[in-house]
Amino acid sequence: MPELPEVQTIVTDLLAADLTGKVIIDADVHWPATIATSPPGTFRRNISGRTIRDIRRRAKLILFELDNGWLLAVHLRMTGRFLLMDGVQAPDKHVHVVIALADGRRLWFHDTRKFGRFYLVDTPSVILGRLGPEPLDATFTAQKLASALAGRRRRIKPLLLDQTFLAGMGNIYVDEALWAARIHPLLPAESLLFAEIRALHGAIRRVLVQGVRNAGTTLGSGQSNFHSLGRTRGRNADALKVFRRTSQPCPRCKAPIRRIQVAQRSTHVCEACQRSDGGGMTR
DNA sequence: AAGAATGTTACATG
DNA sequence: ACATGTAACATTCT
Repeated sequence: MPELPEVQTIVTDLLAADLTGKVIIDADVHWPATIATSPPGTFRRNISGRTIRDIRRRAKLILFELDNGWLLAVHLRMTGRFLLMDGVQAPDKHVHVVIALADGRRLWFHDTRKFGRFYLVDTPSVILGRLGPEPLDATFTAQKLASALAGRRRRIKPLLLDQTFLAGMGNIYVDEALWAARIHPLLPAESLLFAEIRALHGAIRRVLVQGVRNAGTTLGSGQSNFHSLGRTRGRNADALKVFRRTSQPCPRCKAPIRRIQVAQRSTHVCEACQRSDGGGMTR
């Protein structure tokens, strides 16, 4: 479930927990499929003894840069979480990887649905090579978005969700950005006017920055919903304008928010102010 | 208590 | 090559 703001929040918290410079002395894998790149025994051998040089985010991946040039990239998928444990508590049934540090702490990877994946590679491009641009990079301009959109006949929402087109957006922030830019999710990407692309570019950046500022979006109260390190909840849910607000009034025009299906994903839209016909403009 | 869930990918089909 | 749809992964949440 985590998208760019949630992953960024976790990275920030991992850095604040002072994990850089720490030595990994062991890794215990309880669900082999979590390790995507090798059998668990190979993973354990390859990561034991390594020092964590830095922790970064790219797209929705948490990147642990290791001292020998290898990279551990972790994708949380829907329900992955990290917990940093001090003592010797026994991991619960949803903890699939335990990383033991030389300072006595343990980093637990907790993942109820077991979709999360660890990629341990000596060639980072294998994992990072196909990703699209980072939406918060200074180099991602409205002009760049416009050229990328040109000639694309797909509908705008699935294109924004495509990580090879743009990195880090997910269902929440795409719905929020399209609402903010008054663009209907079903519009063909190539049909957007430049004024709309400029609005979309600004909206994408604003919703993501706000999500980061609010330390991510935690919906509901289930333990599988997003949490940063440990039990830390995000504060962004109250800032959402349309996501999971079906039937509630649009904050702009008071028409009820509708839930529709777009590319098999539930999609929240104000049919009154997110026009699918261009509002009479040539398109 | 059935359907949905913040994600990705492989495969089939057009 | 591009685009769309379905299924799969596995379990919990509403």
